[in-house]
Amino acid sequence: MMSDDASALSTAQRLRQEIENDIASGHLVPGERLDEVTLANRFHVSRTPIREALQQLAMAGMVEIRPRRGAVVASLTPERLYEMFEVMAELEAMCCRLAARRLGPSDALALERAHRACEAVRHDHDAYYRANEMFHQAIYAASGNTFLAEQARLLQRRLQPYRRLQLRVRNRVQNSFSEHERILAALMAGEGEEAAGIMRPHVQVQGERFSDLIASLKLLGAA
Amino acid sequence: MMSDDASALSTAQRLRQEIENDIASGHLVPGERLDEVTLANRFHVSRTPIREALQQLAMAGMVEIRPRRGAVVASLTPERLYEMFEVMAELEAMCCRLAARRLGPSDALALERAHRACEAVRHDHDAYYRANEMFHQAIYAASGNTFLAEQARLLQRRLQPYRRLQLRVRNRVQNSFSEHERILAALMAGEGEEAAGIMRPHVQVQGERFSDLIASLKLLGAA
DNA sequence: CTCATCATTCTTGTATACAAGGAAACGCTC
DNA sequence: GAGCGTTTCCTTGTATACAAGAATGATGAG
Repeated sequence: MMSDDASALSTAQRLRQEIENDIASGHLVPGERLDEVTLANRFHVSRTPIREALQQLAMAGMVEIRPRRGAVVASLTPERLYEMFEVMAELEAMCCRLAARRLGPSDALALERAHRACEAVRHDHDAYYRANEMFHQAIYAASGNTFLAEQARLLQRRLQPYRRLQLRVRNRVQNSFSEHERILAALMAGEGEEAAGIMRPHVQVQGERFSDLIASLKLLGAA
Repeated sequence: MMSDDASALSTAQRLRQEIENDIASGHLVPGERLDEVTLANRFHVSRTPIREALQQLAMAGMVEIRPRRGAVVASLTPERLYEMFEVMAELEAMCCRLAARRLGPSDALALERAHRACEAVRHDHDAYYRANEMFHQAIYAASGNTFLAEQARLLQRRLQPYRRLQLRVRNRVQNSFSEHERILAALMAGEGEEAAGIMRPHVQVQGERFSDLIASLKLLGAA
């Protein structure tokens, strides 16, 4: 019944990860109801650990628990989404600044490898999305601040369903890739402010990109 | 719109807040064991909602749950503490930048009031600590980014037990207050970068202040 | 035909019972 | 007397039973 790798994870934590994956991947859409009994049956456990997992997800901001009325996948208003991207942009810019100062040989290697992986799949949206995620994570790690890296990773995950939609826009992948290139060059040169300055608008959703995002949001809401 | 209204709180959430307060206030010290039965008795509930509250606290990073071995108040290593202060400094700097751009009349009023409240109690460490907290929160709110404000508030709370110790250092309150003054002036003048530049070292724990913090940490650990 | 009110049903919230993994204490051997 | 294995007890993890608040559907009045 237990998977083998349950090394240091409680059941509730495993369940949280599973449900979290379903939310991040878009299998569970914002606003969708999370019935305790249904989930319990699906994972072959009782409601107790399911409830514990839901409480965790509520703290992570991925679900909303309305007392006595059940849990739903959290849905973000356009305003809040904008705010979250604004913070994400700043966190990633901070990663750049720190990474430029603290970059070690292994970090540099990992960055280059991640970048080349992006290049290899730049004609496949979905594959690029995953490679892109890895590239950004390589920068988080290179910051040398594990707490910052964790926070960035958390927010990245929370924005995943929305960020994914963004890359669908025409030419976005191409632009994304060339921005990566400039960021990478700046990091290698130790130009932290330069890298941060490119990263900020790379992440932040502004102007027409914001309109595009809202448009896809409405599509999502209609489903 | 989504303010933490007490009317819509589940029991588990209320319990989380109570325990959280005990941790933030130092009533529960890092490393201390959190026995489910003891807590259940204390709050006159069963273990079920207590466990849910503990899961929430684990996600918030305030307690650590070791499977089958119970929950303890999370204790931070000096390295991690340094990292968290580094991120906190950047979040608050970001608040400054945004606040300077977006400052409304009511925000300005709240800021000045909070600053005067600090002045009034600057000879009482504990009172100053609370007033100081309010001043910083006024800046978070003035950023106009509610998500950022929430994140900053969260991290502030998490660092509270350690931040509190810091003000004990000789002259720190006096320095803190004059830094506030300069930050306030910069914000009022719309000089976001200026305000951010003062805020960063105001928050970050570096050099001898870091050593001081580690020293108090050891004292805490000895207790 | 529409709306309001009440009964029914379904879901959540909480307590409790039981199972099972650690911790600790005891005794045993060397 | 010290170290190790065993046994006991204590704590956590999970399921289930029951209570109580929403949602839903039915029934009747306007």
